[in-house]
Amino acid sequence: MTNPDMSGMDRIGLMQTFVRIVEAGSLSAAAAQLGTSQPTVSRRLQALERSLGLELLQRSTHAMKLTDDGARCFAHAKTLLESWQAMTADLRGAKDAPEGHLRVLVPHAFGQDQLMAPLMAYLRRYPQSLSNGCCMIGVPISLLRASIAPCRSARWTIPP
Amino acid sequence: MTNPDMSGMDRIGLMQTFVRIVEAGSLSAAAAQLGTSQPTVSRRLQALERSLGLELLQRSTHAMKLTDDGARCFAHAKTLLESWQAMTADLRGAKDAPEGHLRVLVPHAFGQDQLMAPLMAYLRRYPQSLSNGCCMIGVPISLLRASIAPCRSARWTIPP
DNA sequence: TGTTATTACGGCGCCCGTAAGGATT
DNA sequence: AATCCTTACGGGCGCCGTAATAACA
Repeated sequence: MTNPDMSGMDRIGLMQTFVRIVEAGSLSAAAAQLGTSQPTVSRRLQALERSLGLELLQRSTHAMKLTDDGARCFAHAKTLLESWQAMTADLRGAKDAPEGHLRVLVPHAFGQDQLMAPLMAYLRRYPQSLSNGCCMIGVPISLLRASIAPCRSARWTIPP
Repeated sequence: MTNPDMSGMDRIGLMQTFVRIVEAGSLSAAAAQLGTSQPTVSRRLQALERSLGLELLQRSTHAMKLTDDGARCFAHAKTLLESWQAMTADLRGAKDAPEGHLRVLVPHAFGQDQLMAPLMAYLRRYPQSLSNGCCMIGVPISLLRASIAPCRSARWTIPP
């Protein structure tokens, strides 16, 4: 009952958490997406702010706004995490986990029953898919298309 | 009696250690430069290898050679640490710690008394100067020059 | 024999999850 | 009332330094 492989919390994990917070829009949403608790996310954010010596985002009880420093930090964090993922991707080769976009073409009602289960299984199998950001785009049924591709501001959780 | 600001060992610290090992040429040299013990460096390297799932460098008792994977990892690590330092440099601004080379021109005997104390104070104040590598170059007294600039394979410690 | 890397061991500290508290809508 | 963030509190896991072991020059 610990960490779904962030493999020991650290500065990289802290920034991963920070990015998730910003993209999720709230600490609790980030906690849900990360499969951890709200206090943990709060503490990680505090730790990052403390280690950098500046305030990243001003948070009142029902709002959240990126500081100027926070915005710069976010940009840096994105590039740095990108470097990290490039590194692991190169070192582990493609032998480990699939990579790139996953596009699915399926009727709407079919998707409800037949798509969601394998999709959830897939995301449970490769949770890092979510760290790139993951969303589902609904398209008019005439096109019969559901698309899964990287984007921002998505809120996904993987039910147990 | 713990960590001269690597601020909680983590994946970034692991890679810093790895880079230092490669550049220093041996685990014990890296340990000396990092101001830590040989077992610590050994364990960190093992941890990094374990976390990546591959062997980074083959080490027998009196030799050391980068694996093919290790070479790729080293390159990636350099760029990633560069990104990290760019980030902290940008976020902390120039308000916090000075940056760049520090060159000092003093008579030799003068340096013994008047230079070392402020230098030690300086390094104690900004320990991260050491993480870029730090060495002192002795120059013939006719030139009356002592130089402090980044270089490799230096062994510095900051006495308490 | 001196230098190198690794394992053994006790201890301190960090991080986590649950639970309780405060604030705002 | 409901939701969100923070602090308090034990507990476990990880990392560290010292010391001991093993291999090579």
